[in-house]
Amino acid sequence: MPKKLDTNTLIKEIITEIESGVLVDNNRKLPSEPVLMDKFDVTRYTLRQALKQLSEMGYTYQVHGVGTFVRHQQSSDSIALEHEGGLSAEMKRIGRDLKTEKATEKIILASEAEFLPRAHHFRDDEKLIDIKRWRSLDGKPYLMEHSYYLQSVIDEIPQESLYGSVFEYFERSRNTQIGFIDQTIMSSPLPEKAAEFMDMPSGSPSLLMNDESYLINGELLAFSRQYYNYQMTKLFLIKKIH
Amino acid sequence: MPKKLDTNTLIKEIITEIESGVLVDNNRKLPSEPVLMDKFDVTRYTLRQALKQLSEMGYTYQVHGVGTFVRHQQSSDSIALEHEGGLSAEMKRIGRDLKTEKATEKIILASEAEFLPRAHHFRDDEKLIDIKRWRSLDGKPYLMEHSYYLQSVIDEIPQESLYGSVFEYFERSRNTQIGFIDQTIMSSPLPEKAAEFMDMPSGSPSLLMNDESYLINGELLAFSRQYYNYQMTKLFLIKKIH
DNA sequence: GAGTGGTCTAGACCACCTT
DNA sequence: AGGTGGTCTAGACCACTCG
Repeated sequence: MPKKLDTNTLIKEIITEIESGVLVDNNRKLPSEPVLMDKFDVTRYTLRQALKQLSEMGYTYQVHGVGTFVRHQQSSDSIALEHEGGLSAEMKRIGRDLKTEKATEKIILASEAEFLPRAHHFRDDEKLIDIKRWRSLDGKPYLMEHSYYLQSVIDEIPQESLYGSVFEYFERSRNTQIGFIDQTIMSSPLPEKAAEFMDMPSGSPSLLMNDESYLINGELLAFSRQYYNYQMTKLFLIKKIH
Repeated sequence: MPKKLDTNTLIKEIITEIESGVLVDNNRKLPSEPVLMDKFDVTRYTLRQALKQLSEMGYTYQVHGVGTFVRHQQSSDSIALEHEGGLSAEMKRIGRDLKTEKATEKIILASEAEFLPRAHHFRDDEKLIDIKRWRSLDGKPYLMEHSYYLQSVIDEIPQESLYGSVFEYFERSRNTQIGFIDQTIMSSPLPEKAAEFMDMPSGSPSLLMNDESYLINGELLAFSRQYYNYQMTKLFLIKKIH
């Protein structure tokens, strides 16, 4: 007897069946919920959890009294703001190659940081791991990042992780996960050092993102500031109105 | 006998009680779910729907096996990307005054549009209402917007709505609502006309947002492009990792 | 009126954290 | 072991759309 599907498995199954074309009719309409419940042998709760997530991903939408429909596919030249995992993983998803060209690492006191998170009080002697990274996309200069990790939380960052994903290293080595990230998006003139790297005049536009990353237990892990090459960066978001 | 609370009412009640300080302890911890179920007389389903929405708003977070906690409040100088309603409403929420200084309206054919949505095929004779708006925030030049509304959907746009909210007019006059909006966020040099309005050198940075707005039945209503004054614009987003 | 999705109830079991 | 949140089942009633 096969095990019942959980929500995540169900989501994958639904996507697979949609993409193979067997689940949708000519109007991109999915079967009704009772039919899907029967087909996948799940209750309505599980089914609707899956459909809700699919619609938050922008993959489908539901119309009250009418049915569930598959949306036309979004272009793949933009980064989904709601993407799971790190930037590297998202870039891989849309078939692009993100590479760290150069990285520096040192330890400082919180009082010496160039910027701080919006709401967090550090002890006077709190130590931060100060990391700068210059990263390219498909060989072209893409972003300059300045981040601070709380040493009391992450302890240390191996050199090789600087050239891959620090979050991945952290989740693997400790037994925990990132829970949520506060992001602030702005535009700003490129500071000189970033302009040099991107081979643009200083003061050119850039997309500026500030991140504050928290663990699933609410603890602050890191905060950072990233300058993106404006010619190569599109962020994508689907806003659901409730 | 009072009626049972629905999810939206419950959310408001919880926020009210949190802000009056009676619901959280010194560690910003809420009572456990069974206690809350009892207190508000709802089932776990309704309670958890509310808590889920509160955590998506960045208001609380839940820790497995530990409890539910209230987050420190976000600064109010940024626009929440997930905000409900239009930009005017969001600006009002954070106590700022958005005003349309100038607006133009004309009707064109889809083939004459300066830009188009990513995935939509227009009939050759599809008519679009072409609207340009120059808007200020607290008296300072804030954004320049160029939008196209499908005439077959909205019919006409009264002059006074140009100086308020077109979406509000639409939802009020028809019996329907906006369902979701696809947004693409970029940075770009200011085009000359926008630079003039914002009193900046042409080529200055700007935050550029492209919107495609759909009704709850999936029908496209409008698409637009907005150049924001980069010195006055911060977009805020909470990314939940699942 | 029949069929669709939206919301809610009641109860069970599981996974995680703390002691 | 006991308490917390995470997931799932089963079933009911409501709101919306369309013929």
